[in-house]
Amino acid sequence: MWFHVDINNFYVSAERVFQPKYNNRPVVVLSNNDGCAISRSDEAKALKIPMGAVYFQWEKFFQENDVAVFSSNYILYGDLSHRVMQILESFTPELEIYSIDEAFGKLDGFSNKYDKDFEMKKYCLEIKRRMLKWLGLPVSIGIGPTKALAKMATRVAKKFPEETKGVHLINTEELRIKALRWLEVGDIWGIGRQYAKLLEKNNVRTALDFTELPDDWVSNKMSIVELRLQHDLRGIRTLDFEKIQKRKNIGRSRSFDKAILDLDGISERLASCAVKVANELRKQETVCKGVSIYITTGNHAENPISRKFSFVLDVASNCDIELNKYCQMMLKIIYKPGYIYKKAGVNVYDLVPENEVQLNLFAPALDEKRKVLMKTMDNLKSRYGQNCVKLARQPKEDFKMRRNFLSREYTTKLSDILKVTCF
DNA sequence: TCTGGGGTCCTAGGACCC
DNA sequence: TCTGGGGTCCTAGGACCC
Repeated sequence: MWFHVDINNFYVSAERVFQPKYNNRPVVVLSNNDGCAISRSDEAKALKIPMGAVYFQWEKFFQENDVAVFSSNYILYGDLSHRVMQILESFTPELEIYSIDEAFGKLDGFSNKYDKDFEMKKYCLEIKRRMLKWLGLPVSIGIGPTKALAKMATRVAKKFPEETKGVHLINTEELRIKALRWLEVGDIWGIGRQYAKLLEKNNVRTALDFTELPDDWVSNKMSIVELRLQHDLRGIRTLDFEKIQKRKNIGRSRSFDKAILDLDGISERLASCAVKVANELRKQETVCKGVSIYITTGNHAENPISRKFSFVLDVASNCDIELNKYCQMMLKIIYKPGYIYKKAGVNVYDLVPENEVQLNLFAPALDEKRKVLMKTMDNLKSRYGQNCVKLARQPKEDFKMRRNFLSREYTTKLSDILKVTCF
């Protein structure tokens, strides 16, 4: 059996941990640049605030309805997520961290001849209790014979917190059918908007209808991915444990704090992206063969344009200086004056392990000095902060995101730790 | 003024090989 | 009537996830 854990309204719940006065009040957390709502409390959902509500359009509504607003504080969320996963790892030897707020775990072998009375629901209620007690975070847990069914069980647990106490177990055919019949097709994990439309057109309305479609219809009209999912929902173990692997693409992009017209402004920001990406590459001990950049005005501009360019390196690299050099080169090629740019980004692909680099007969060998330089810069940064050494091309100041409602780094920064006064 | 950011996987088609 | 058959690699586009 699998269990699936999902932190309820994670970002909002993370903010509430250190400011319980926001319990029982509508709360939203905004995206980068305070753009739109990406996490909502139950009270905010009850007010019909949609996912992605654009802040400047909803600002008045928020004030009128006393909705508390936070900028996203990823350092805080990342740290709390890490703690959640650590606790989960003490409950199962096989944990798959699926996202910042979700994980799958296996319960294979927990019930055996030595422990015939092992009760999965009780076990998961204990997980839930511990998350609340140790971290102050509410979670929902689903248990089922396959991953897709466990994930569906979590939805049931979330939707019916009173009946399920936040933990739902699907361990009989009857319960499986009952949940499938309840779940609308668009809410199935792995069925997005496009496929939901297609399915509804074909009179497939519930998850149960979906599981009853013939295999070849699903694989022809959809793809092997949805077929696997379908089998998993039928109760046939198809999706398996996915080991954490190194990332295959790494990207970094940011919307600008203000619209930018000139090459110089974009160039600085692009350099920051390149450095960040190179840093991530070194962190996972890979180098990249391909680099691509893009710049865009965004879709909301009067004359929207997006331009991109890719470049394949002679010898794969993860060096700030080199990657930035190519990014700047490409930028000069694609930059078109006269537009108001809002966003730029760097992506790298074709990643290979650092120690398996294919050399090139016609290109100079890897510069060992560069490697030492990167190592030195990394060491300096980890000791004295990310801004202590930079490429000259990077902006003097980190370009600021609009983050007007940012909470403190309660768990990761000494100066932000809560002080408690006892009388 | 203002609309996020980071990923994965699959498929079809075109180019190439023998 | 009838146009081989077996591959690989790459790319763009489209779907999905949180």
